[in-house]
Amino acid sequence: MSIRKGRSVTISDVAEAAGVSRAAVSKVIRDAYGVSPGMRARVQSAIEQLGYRPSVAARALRGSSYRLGLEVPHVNARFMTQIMTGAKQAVSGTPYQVILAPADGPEYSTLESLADGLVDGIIAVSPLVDPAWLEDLAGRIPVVMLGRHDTPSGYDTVIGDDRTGTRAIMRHLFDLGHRRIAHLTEPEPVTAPGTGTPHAIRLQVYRECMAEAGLGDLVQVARRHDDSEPARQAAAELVARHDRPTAIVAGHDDIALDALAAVAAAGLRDRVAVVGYDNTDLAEHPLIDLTSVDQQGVEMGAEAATMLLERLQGRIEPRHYVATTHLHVRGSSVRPTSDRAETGGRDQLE
Amino acid sequence: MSIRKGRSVTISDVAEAAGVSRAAVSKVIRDAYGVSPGMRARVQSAIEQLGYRPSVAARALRGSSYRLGLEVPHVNARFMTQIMTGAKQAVSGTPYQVILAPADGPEYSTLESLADGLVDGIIAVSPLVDPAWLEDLAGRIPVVMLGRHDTPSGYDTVIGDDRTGTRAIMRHLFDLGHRRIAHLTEPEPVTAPGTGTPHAIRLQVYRECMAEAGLGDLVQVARRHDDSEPARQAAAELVARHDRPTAIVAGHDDIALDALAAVAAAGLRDRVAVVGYDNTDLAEHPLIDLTSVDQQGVEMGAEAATMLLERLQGRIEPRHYVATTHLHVRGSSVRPTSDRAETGGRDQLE
DNA sequence: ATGAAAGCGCTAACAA
DNA sequence: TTGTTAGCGCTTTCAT
Repeated sequence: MSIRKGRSVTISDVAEAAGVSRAAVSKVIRDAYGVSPGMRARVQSAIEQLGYRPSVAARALRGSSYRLGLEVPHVNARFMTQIMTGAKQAVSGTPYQVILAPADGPEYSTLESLADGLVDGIIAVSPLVDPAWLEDLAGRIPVVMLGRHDTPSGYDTVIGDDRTGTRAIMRHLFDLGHRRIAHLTEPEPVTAPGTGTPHAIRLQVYRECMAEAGLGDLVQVARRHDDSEPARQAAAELVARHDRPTAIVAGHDDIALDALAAVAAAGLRDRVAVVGYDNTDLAEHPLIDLTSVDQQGVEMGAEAATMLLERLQGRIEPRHYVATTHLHVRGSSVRPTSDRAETGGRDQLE
Repeated sequence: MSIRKGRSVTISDVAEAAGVSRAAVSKVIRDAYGVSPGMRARVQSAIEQLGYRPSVAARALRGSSYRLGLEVPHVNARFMTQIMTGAKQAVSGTPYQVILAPADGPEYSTLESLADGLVDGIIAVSPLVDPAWLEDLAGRIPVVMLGRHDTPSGYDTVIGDDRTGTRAIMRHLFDLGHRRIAHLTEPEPVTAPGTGTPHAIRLQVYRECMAEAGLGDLVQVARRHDDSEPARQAAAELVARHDRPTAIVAGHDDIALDALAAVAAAGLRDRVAVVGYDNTDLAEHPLIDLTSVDQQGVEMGAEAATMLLERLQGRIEPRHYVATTHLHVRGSSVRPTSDRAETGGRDQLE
């Protein structure tokens, strides 16, 4: 009769029902040291009987909320699915849960709102936030950043090997005979040199590879016009040019999808190659059939969550993890064909 | 000098800095009644100076966390993107934030973990949880359920007009001349009659339409073998049958994508029509070009969030919102062709 | 209009 | 091993 209508059952109710102290109940629910089997049993059964669930708010106020926050830049970024899957996988079996906070706007405020005591630790994909600000944030709450090529001291990082991945793409396209290769990527800010974002690296490596192949004058960089706008328009403009590229290297699969759309709409599906990055689940769809670099998104997510748990257990020194990449060649890697059929279409007959 | 290293600034720090009471600061940050302009100004500037951010945990313990939880069954369900977008839209301008909790397993525990004081209200897509259990949950925390065709008294619902949407699909296919129409949907539990899930309704209406058209004996229902497994395998089996359907009505776009994959892999792209549901962003991709029913996912998400806010402001009586549907006809709606080219392929030449 | 004080549910010292 | 006690940071009566 201690449960008043409308009020949820608290630790005191359990303690009373089990005839023990609240501290004892607290220890049981946290699996803490110093409880006799007998007491544990009595408390457990009282918990079951009353349907007790500890208040996250109260726990958070005093210690941990047992929640990890995953901040992602957009609700619909397909890559984040892999990250989330990995993170959930990594925390399964621990008392921790993962919650997702899509930014779709200023990342600072999303991150802060997570840090406001909602979660015990943060995994974030925020390429543009200031490193110093992050160090500060990391001083208040454990942080693991995804996709940052810096080596900060206050927080951990998990990245893919963008250099190797991009080189694999370029070599693949060169091998196919492509020379006029364009790069379709994110708006300026995300790709500015020195920012250390994956997209900045990919752009830089693209340039390097073109230069090394003596194709520096064929470099073409196109961008999504606006952040959170599809890249379709930019891709359409790219393929409409008189010096149309024979291959488009997209910054990631979502952009590649838009490139494929533009290429298909222009009826150039077998004349313009498209390569993506992330190897999201759609890449292998037979109608998409997109060549893409797998950078082990699930593993990255799992690693990030694991690192966070380590920090929550006391690790102080930073860790920086680099995931390996693997190029998946698919149908979108068409060979170049000469525009003016002067070679008699030999390439196509092969 | 009141800010000790490593400790975040609290309401007391602000109060002290502004030379007022903590209660006063509390009122200011909540925009509550009873603060003079002068005091408000002083407090505001103290907040700015110290970079004060209220602790969500402490607020939640005492009142509200100003967080709304959105529970979705899977991380990668494309439809949830629309819901989330709408929900974020609806709370923008309010002090509330939306956080996402993907279930990918037992929904009960995900919902409870949200209800454990993390959020002030819950929006959930959980077709299978017990209505009585939900009523109980709703007694402790405001709840809006998406995609439940019941009319509960304790919580609100937001649904699409599955009946009309499915009828539109069937009529469309009949008009194209299809008779052998199959339905590819979720595993048994989600589509069992009487559950009132959208998929149960869609299945039922599919059967009704077939029967009304005198095609009851051509009814073919196929399912994803396992929950959280792609429907590709089931779709492949469907198109490999000797009595292969000329059209496949998919339970939603994700399933339709798998159906398209199987159809494409079998080289039947222009012989088997595929129709989806939800009109997710991929449907309009030229390489997918999927006919699909738009059920206003963004609007549903916005409506759900708005209802939740209403409840937080005191509404008690339940509301039930039904979104309208609109069929988008695209290239995947091919006409039927007779298998044994006895009609001389007239349909194709047309 | 403002402040004092109690307490939300829990955990972490410390005592017993 | 178990219980007592003092807060965590905030909101909310209730005085003033």
